[in-house]
Amino acid sequence: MADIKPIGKALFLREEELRRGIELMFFAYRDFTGEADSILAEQNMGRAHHRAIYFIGRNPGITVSELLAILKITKQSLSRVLSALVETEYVVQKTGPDDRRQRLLYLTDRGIALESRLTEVQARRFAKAYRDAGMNAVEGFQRVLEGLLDPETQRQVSALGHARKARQNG
Amino acid sequence: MADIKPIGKALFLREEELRRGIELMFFAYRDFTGEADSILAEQNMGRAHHRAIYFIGRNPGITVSELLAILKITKQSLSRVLSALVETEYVVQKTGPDDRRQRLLYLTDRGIALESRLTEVQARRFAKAYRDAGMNAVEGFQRVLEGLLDPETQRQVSALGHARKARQNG
DNA sequence: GATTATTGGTCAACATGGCTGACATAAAAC
DNA sequence: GTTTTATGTCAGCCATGTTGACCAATAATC
Repeated sequence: MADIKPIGKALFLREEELRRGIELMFFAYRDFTGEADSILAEQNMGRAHHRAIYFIGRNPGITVSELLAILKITKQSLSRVLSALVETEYVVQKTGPDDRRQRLLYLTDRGIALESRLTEVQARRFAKAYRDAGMNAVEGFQRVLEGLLDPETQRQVSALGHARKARQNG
Repeated sequence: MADIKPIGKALFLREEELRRGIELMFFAYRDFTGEADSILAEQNMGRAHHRAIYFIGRNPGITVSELLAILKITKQSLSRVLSALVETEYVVQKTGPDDRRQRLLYLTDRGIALESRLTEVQARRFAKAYRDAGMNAVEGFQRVLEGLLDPETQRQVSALGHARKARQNG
């Protein structure tokens, strides 16, 4: 910031470019979530249910506290959503074998089906965007998004990736 | 979709990559909005106020219906936010000179100050992400985000850009 | 000039999904 | 045996989205 000389046009272009990023982020996120929201509304669910379903599907057997760490919401908020998902049989809870206080979370078949449906519409959108932009652009896209993350989130995200790789290989 | 043969690993990698996009989008948007949310909370405002302030600042003299078209929320929702912003003197409304039904929206000095502060924290985050990723990545980032937009939004976004360019030149 | 359409607002009611605070229980850890 | 941890639950609050009904001022049209 301090090292860029505000020589008229140069600074202007920079701010324009940054604002373009801010705006695209808003519009893209809204449209990106819109389709899934519609499907969820049919089942009387919202985005919060989606997030729980998504990350449980992605990390079968995840504990409540691990899920809380990913979502960064209060346990009361999560509990409300989780209770509903168990009630409607999208999710089951199993007592942890090592630590019996834990509730390990799994999707039911019903849950898996919904997760697939939701992920598919979002993946389709991404597939289209990736195809249009080209694989070169995709790498840039991911790099910028990673750069937008809080350092803590950045660590989490890469940790999640590693955990999954380990699960595949082990 | 149909033209890609699911030869084991290839399909797996593709789905992994798409899921990575989905997840990064969630985390990045959350962290991206987090800082501004904190500032807004100090002033007893929320994200909805921010969006109104942002787009009014970006398009001084915008009408209510134009703003509605950008935000895609109901006029009742916007009206609530707008009333609060006028009440707290972040925004002023002027009767349209051509069509007297219109209320043209402008930021007050107070509003401009808040907008700057909010945009600055977000711009700073983007500046860091852009710097880390490199200017090549930035172009890819923008291209992918554009590809994620609904076609209608895509038209809107480019129309907004054009309108601003015209305002500068004319 | 009368009718219709547009712009904007208002009131009421409701849902979702965040939040805080207080409290409870089971089990693990020390 | 005490303390800490993992989880859940109840109650209430707030922000922000939604519908639906209705109204006023003004512009546009027949």
